[in-house]
Amino acid sequence: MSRQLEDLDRIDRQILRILQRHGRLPNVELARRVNLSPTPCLERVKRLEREGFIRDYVALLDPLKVHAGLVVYIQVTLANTATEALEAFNQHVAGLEEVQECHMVAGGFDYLVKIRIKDMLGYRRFLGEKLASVPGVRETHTYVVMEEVKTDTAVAVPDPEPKTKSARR
Amino acid sequence: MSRQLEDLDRIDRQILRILQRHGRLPNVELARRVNLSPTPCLERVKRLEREGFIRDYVALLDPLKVHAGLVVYIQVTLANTATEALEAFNQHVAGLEEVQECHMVAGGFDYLVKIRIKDMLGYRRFLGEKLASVPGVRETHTYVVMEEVKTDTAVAVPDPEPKTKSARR
DNA sequence: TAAAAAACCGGATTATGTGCGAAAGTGCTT
DNA sequence: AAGCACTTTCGCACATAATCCGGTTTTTTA
Repeated sequence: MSRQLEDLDRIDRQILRILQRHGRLPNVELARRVNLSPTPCLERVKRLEREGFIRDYVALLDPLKVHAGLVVYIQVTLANTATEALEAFNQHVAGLEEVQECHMVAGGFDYLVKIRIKDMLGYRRFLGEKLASVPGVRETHTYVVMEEVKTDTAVAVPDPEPKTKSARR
Repeated sequence: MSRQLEDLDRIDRQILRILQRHGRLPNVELARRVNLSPTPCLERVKRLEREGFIRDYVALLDPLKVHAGLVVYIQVTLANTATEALEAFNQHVAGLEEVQECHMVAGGFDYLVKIRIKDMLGYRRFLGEKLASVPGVRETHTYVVMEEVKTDTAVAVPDPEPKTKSARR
């Protein structure tokens, strides 16, 4: 029904790679870059969207210009790790607008939370007013980011298998 | 010359908030949502781009469908933290396609690196073939993500100050 | 309060997205 | 290797959206 990554040919993957970088590229220009006419190119894009390879399109803002230049990672350990406790934590954290990412991790602590705020004052406020009120938090460890070396929303799209003369199906 | 966040009125901020979620929303529709006609709305968008509030537009892919479903965080400690060593590390890491984020942090270690790969095998290969060859790495700590609770590219855009009758300039 | 500047709107023009039938290419069967 | 079915592509026609322009309204400033 829905294709796997293996089913995508070279052009489909090219399209994904390009749109990951230039989400608003006009279809005519995209078509030119992948050596297709606009019609089949658009058809491919629509299909990739329909099949879920492309989730959505977003504008990326400059964090500094919207007062979110400071990145802080917080390791969080919960008081108990029963399913309901985890679920409750998930719910709460997902609702905090400062939180950009939240992952449940295996290892020495339970969660790794990434937040963006304006400055240290903003962080203190977040920690005191928002995170403290989240139920079940036993311990937190703060890591302040001094420099963002790399930030990339794009993921690597591997090249198609050379030609196994196919076998799937 | 270029505006600050404080100079943006309610409509500009609305536009930013909307485009962060729907980067490909047609201008006519965007205009309708912010109660403007298409012309001034487009003018505002263009201006926000020109002034750098909007950095670019991208398509977000489904990591699972492109064989990048596994997220791993790696804490990295360097052998020495001289400026050139840091710079060398930055350069190398930025070139690795599996690396989605890399931050220099203050605290117990030096870097926090986020990577996306297909599975554990992919991670082992990355660690052995890619990261190992990066110069100056003394120690690494791996944290495997079991569940992505929240992932958000949007940042919070604060509401404008009620009305200080202005004073800037 | 008046002048100047900025923002807005409507309509015209241009460019882009989209639908359709025909043509070309591909792979499989016999 | 020829033929058939299927997929993909193309080019043209149409619909929709982006862009430009002139004039009007609103806001800012002196």
